[in-house]
This record gives sequence, C-alpha cells and structure tokens, in this order.
Amino acid sequence: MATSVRRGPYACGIDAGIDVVAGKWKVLILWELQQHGIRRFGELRRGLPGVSEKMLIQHLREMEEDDLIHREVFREVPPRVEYSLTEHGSSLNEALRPLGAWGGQRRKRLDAQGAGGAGGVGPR
Amino acid sequence: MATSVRRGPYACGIDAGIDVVAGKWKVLILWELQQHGIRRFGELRRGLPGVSEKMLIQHLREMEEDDLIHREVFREVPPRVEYSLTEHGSSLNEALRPLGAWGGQRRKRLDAQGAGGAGGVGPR
DNA sequence: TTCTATACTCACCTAAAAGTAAGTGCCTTG
DNA sequence: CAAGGCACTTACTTTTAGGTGAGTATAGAA
Repeated sequence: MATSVRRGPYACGIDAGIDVVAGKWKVLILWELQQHGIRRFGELRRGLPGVSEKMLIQHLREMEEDDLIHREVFREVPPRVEYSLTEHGSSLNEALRPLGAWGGQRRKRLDAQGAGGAGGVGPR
Repeated sequence: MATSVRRGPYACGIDAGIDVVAGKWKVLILWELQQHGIRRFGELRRGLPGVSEKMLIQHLREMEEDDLIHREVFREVPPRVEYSLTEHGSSLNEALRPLGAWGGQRRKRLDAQGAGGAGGVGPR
C-alpha cells in the first residue's frame, strides 16, 4: 500500500493534474522550490508562514511519491535534507503558469471591486 | 457575508486560480459546460455520474458567485434552469488546458507503470 | 388518483484534511 | 551541564468537505 498510484481513477487529465496539487501548501512548495532551486526543510518552513511541520512534511512526502520533488539526505549532524524539483515538478510548474496568470487577473478584479465597489471588505 | 470576495487572501495567482476550482466536481462542471455550451440542471447531474444534487447545486452557486457560470431561470412548469459558461469561466477553462495536458501525461505514465511494472496494482 | 419529473432546500452524518502540541536523537553553543 | 537547533514522528483534536435522504410546488402522464 505504500508505493504506487494513490488517488483517483481520474475522469480526465485536469482531474489528475488538480489532484496532484490538491493540498493547502503544495503549489506554494512548488513555487518556493522553483524560485530557489534547492531548499532545506527549515528554509521551506520559514518560507511558508503558517505551515505546520506535520503538514509540510506530509505534503513533501506525497510530492516525492508523485515524483514532483527530489529529496536528498546528508548524513551529517545536525541533519541536513535538501529538496528540489524533479523534471516533472518543473513541468507541472510550467503547466500551472496560465492558471496562475488567470488567478492574478482575478485577484486584480477582486481588488478593484473591493476598493472602488460597494464598500465593506476593504483591501488586504 | 453572502456576497463578495469569499476565500483567500491569496499568496499568489496560482493560489487564487486553484481556489476557484477546488471542489470535487468543479472542473468537471466547467468541462461539461464547455462541451455542451448550455446545460440544464438535470442534464449536468446525469452528465456527472456520482454527483449528489446537494454538491452539484452548491458548486454551481459558488461558481456563479465567482462569475464563472451564468444561470438563467425560465419561469415555466416544470421548472427550467440553464447553465452556461461566462467569459471568465471560458478563459479559466483555457487556462486549465496545460494542466489538463500535464495530467494526461501523468496518467499515461501511471498506466504504463501499472501495466508493465512490478505487478501488484493492476489496471483500473 | 397516483406517479413522475423538474430544480431545488434542509437537516443530519461521515470521512478526510488540517491544526496543535509534545517527543526523539544528536551535536553545538553558552 | 542546560538549552537550542535540526528534521522529523506521533497522538490527538478541530475544521471542512462531501454524502444521504427526505421534503417542496406544480403539472402532465398512466
């Protein structure tokens, strides 16, 4: 049960794509690794304000299993573990770009609405 | 609390994009509407095997609020309600395409692995 | 008259995701 | 010698998403 497929049978590709990034912090992890190339566990934790160690490691393990990220352990003391994107992780990031752009547009729309619109929410 | 923003503050665009399609059936609804242009509630329900009426309508309402879909009510008996994509819904669908393609590749990889690999899971 | 279909709404329940907090082994720093 | 940082692990609780099944008004079909 440890190895292999996990999740779906999928109805279609989008399904499979979304499934792999479902998880509160996964796209942020992807982004963080894309930006920095290589990050240690503690760096990731500090780079994702609000994430708990449990969730971070859980997501990292799932992403490793999905072959999105690479995990390299250095047998030193204090321990050092470095995470980086695999080829698939990198291409996933590329594939997410249009969605990110769309989301950016949406954010702008919402901001404009919130700022000039029927007051109430205020900008954040 | 009824109207306006819902969800986030978002860390970035991808966040906002994913948030809007988070929900078990949302991309499938998007897809169904893209394929057919216009669909009635019951047609959608039948087109999405396994969806419950509650979830379907809940997702439809959220997507309407997010301005992804348009809802048109015909005051007839029996009631008729037609759903279609808005411009934003349509562009979202476009933005999801690369992710869908990526997911398709992944599916193929998993299938190949499952079929030829170190036996155990078998094809689904 | 009863049954079916339409597009829902409502109350309740389960299961999965996420959060909290404590503990682990080991070495460096003060 | 105590404290702290590293990368985790474990047990437990809370929150949220999703599922189930019933009820609603109306009209046409059987």
